[in-house]
Amino acid sequence: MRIAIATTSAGRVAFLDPDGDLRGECDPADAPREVARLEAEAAPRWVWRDTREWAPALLEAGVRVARCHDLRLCGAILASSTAVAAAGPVARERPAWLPAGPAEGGFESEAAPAASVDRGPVLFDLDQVPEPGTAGSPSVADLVVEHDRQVHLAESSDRPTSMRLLLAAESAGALIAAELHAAGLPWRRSVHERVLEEALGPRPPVGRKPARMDELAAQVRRELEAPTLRLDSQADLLRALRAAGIGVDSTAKWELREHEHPAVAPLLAYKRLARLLSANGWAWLDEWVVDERFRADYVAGGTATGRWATSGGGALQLPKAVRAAVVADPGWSLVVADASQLEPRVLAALARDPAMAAAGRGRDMYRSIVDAGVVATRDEAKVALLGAMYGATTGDSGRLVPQLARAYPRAMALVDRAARDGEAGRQVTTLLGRSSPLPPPSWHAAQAAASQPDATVVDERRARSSARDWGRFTRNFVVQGTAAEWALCWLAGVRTRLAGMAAGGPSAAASGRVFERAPHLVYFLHDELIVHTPAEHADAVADAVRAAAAEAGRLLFGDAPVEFPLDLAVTASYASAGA
DNA sequence: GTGTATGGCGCG
DNA sequence: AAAGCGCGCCATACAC
Repeated sequence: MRIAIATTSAGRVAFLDPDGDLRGECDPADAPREVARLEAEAAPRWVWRDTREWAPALLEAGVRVARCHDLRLCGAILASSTAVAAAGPVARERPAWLPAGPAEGGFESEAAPAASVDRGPVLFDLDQVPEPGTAGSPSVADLVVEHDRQVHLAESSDRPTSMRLLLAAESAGALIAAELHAAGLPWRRSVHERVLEEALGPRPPVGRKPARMDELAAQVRRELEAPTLRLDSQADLLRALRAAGIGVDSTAKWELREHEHPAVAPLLAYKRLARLLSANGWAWLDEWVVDERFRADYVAGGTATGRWATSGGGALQLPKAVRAAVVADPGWSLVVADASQLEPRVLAALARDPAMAAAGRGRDMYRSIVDAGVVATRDEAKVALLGAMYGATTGDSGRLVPQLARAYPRAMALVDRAARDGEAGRQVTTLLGRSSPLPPPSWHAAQAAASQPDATVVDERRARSSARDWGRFTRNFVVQGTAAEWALCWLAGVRTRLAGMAAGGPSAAASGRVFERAPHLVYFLHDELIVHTPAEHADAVADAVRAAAAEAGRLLFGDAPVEFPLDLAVTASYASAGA
């Protein structure tokens, strides 16, 4: 059962059920109440152009919906998926009113999907939420037609069950991204300020550097005998370092670390503090933390592989040092869980490599690889496995990969095949059916140039190098993308279980704060999530999180004998969540 | 002044 | 030790 929802040209909100009957029309201000009524009555899958058009207002009004189909995100997946290629280009053409997906490139586009030759006039900015009711907006009937088209594509694809799952998971992700923003990550301002003061000293007046940075800068200038040096200028700093006899080619910390000079330690300390100050200092706190909540702007489906991105606040790059500020409200707990060694386990399951799957059955896959006699140490196992997935050719990692290949030929064949496809300019596809973008026009131009009779050695080298680069991308794409699918299914499963759990009912909704009483998701980071819950429900939430992980494994891989164990902690603070 | 490229570094 | 994947953000440098 589906209900489509759109804004009419007259600025009203219209609802359409599957029989094509108008289920009603109302003022935008009444839409949340109407959605709540239909949700209770019919529990439909809501079909809308873009979750970002509807979810914020619904959540603001305390209304949550169980399911949706996001035409923008699903349309983007279907437009480029090789799994629906047989449907032909016409059926794959999206209507002009449907914005491109978040990871689809702009006009010059590395990501131009094969079938979308000309999408017509560009009505929407890529990052812009479409304005409801504007010229060119779809009618509610248009939405239904487009939904039928997308469903038809999914059903006629190579793997309808997988594609259905992917579209549902992607849409659930869009809802969850909106909910995470609405809920906010509990953030204790006082704790963050304490972290900053301990590291940097008291908050300086505007325009001044923190005391601790000034001290370190003075020390560096002394040691380098460069009394007027500005440490923030890479060029000046590099010159000063070289003048002092420190043979570095850049100011990067891994290069600096190799040198014994007395200026190095204070310089590295300075750089660490500078980073903390600029990325997560007082200014960040002022801008991003309001009422003890950090509200990030998540971008569901924001990367080519299907991982999320963020568009401000750096929610996916929170340094370990400031995570201490993520603290549950009084009487509440955080359930912090991450899927350990997710990508190697996904590779084992994806390749159906029996030997690697055996290693993936234990809690520590790297240890199992050592126990199987493939490499000598746990660290080698880790580096070798990452190297295989990333396409390492040199260094420790490149050296160890052949050993891994002998022990796990099927797994290695899978990623090698993906690399070869990419090098040849072909798309690769995840387990559920998300395909990699095609290489950009400049890439094809470089390949073409190298095959001309008058091609130079430089042409050939450049073509070869960009082919290899793209091959490493596609090699990793199948693993990272499938891992993202596992994580999305996990996340959606957690959400569904939480919705059915505790007292988030009418009283919370009526208060206008839908998350006031019930356990709810507050963070998601590729293979890790946090639920904020009344303490008395924490154990039940932990069970739900584990159950959802087991379910995600079954949904993707059926009975493939790989496990996806979680590191899980019930805690007051993110910082103390182990791992 | 505004816009873009790059180095550097945080996260997975 | 910093090779090999995916990101976002900041400061600096330089274009216009």
